[in-house]
Formats: sequence, structure tokens, C-alpha cells
Amino acid sequence: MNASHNRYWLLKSEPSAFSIDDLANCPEQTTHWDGVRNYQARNMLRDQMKPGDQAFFYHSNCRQPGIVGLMEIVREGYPDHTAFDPKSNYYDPRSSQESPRWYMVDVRLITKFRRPVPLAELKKHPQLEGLLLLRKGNRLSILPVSPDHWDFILSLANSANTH
DNA sequence: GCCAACGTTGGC
DNA sequence: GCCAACGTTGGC
Repeated sequence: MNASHNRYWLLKSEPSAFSIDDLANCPEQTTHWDGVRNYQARNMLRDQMKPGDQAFFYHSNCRQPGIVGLMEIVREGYPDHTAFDPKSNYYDPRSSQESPRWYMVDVRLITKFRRPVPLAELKKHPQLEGLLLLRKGNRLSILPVSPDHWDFILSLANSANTH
């Protein structure tokens, strides 16, 4: 697969559980993205996300939800071992080593934005019409992002203006 | 804390 | 297969 086929994603995390600063403090600023327990998201982790793909880090369920930085996928989908651990919050007895139900990828921090792009600002721009994050009732923790939307959001993050 | 939207579970 | 009940997500 040629690099021009790399895809773009958005990964949500509640900062109270795992924030972009937590990622920045990981060894090599790299970690596994565990705990996803939704089949649609699982399928993307397992089947579609590839090393070289890039992803926005999104802070959800917090005072100021929004996109706070950039990551790269550095390892393709593999079984989420937290599902095997009875002590883990993400334990799922229906998943087994022989037949794993849940998957994760490894991610590496590329940049934490100097200026996060709040959800409220994303909503203002007609250029972002169709962005899955903005769809009413959307609760998926992993979403694909189109190249056009990706570029536009990056330009917002790089903009010196305060909107 | 509220509540709309959504996914999952399980009885039938 | 239907669908009500329930649990979770996540903005506000």
C-alpha cells in the first residue's frame, strides 16, 4: 500500500481517563489505544487503520471538548489484551486469546496543538459540513476524517486568529 | 445534573 | 426477528 493511500481518523478520549498530556508522557510518546468496546469502531481498528495513517486526538466529555493534537498510527490492529484481564475496567469474558473480540492499535504523538480547536468552533464552519463528529447523536469513539476536512481543521489549528 | 441519542441485551 | 428495557456516551 502506497503512502498516498494513508487515511485520516479521529480518536476520542475522555481526558479524565487518558489525555493528550498523558500520551506526551508515555515512553517514546507512544501507547496502545485500548478499551474500545464498540463493534463499528472495532472493525476500523482491526481492518482499516494502518501504520502511517494519522489521527486527531479529541477530548470528549470534558469542560472544553475539542481536537487537541495529532497522532500517527504506528502499529496496525491487534487483540486488545485488556479484555483478557479480569482486573481491568475493560475486561470482557467473551473475548479470548484464541478468539479475540476487541482490537487496538498503537499510536504516537506527533504534535499537541498550541491552540486546541474546540467543538464549538468546528461547528461554525460550513467547510466542515458532513464531518462525522458533528453528526447529531454521534457517539462513535473512532471516526474517519476526509482529506479535505483534515486539511481544513489543520488550518484552523495553525491559525493565529482566535475565533 | 439533565437528557437525547444510540447500542446492547434478552424475553417472547 | 421484534422490540422494550436498560446502560452508556457526551454535549450542555
